[in-house]
Amino acid sequence: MAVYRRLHAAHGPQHWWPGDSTFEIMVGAVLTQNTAWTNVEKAIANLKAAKALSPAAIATAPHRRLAAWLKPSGYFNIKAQRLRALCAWLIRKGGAKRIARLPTAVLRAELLQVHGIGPETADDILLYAFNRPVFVVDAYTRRLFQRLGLIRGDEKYELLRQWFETALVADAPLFSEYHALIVVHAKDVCRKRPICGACKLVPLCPSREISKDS
DNA sequence: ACCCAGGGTCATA
DNA sequence: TATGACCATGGG
Repeated sequence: MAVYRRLHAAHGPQHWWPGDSTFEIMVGAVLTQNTAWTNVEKAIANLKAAKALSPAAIATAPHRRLAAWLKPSGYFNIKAQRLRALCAWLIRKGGAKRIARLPTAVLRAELLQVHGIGPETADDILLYAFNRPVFVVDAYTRRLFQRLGLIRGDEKYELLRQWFETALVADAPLFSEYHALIVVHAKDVCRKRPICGACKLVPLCPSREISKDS
């Protein structure tokens, strides 16, 4: 798609979501819900420092301690609960290695059953932890394509996801790159310039008038 | 002193 | 089905 080429040409390839493990990526996906990634990094660092970045450690840690580790990432009580649910599921299923053999549709359905994992978090995990060709639709994606006049913006998640997946070849590296580029574009351009000089795409600041550039 | 961040759940109508 | 409240820290 033309939008992808412009983003890629302007912002370059992204080595995104560099987790040391599949599990770390899954944890990051939950912790970053409505939260800046810099805060998530601090929480993950706390888990590592406590040697608690494992399903067993998180599943068995007292709530107070787990919440304390997660504190920098915000919503720490909620997220402690969500990580426990995620870990309980992982353990119940026999670990990430076994889960990785499931077909994408089955794995997605399973993830959505886990308390605290919604469509976007599930797709983050499918794409970045399990390398499945799933297109992640986040707030930035909606905003960008809405401002480009290509969608209304209030479509349901599943509709947009299939819209993107139909328009593109099912390729996990491509989807990883695309989603990363959209996020990088948002961070790069917002609050700096009224328009991205490199890719000529509209900025993604939450409250900015739609510029009629495209 | 605001506004915002790589959402999701739950209670209401 | 569709809104709204709520969760909570840290950076700009």
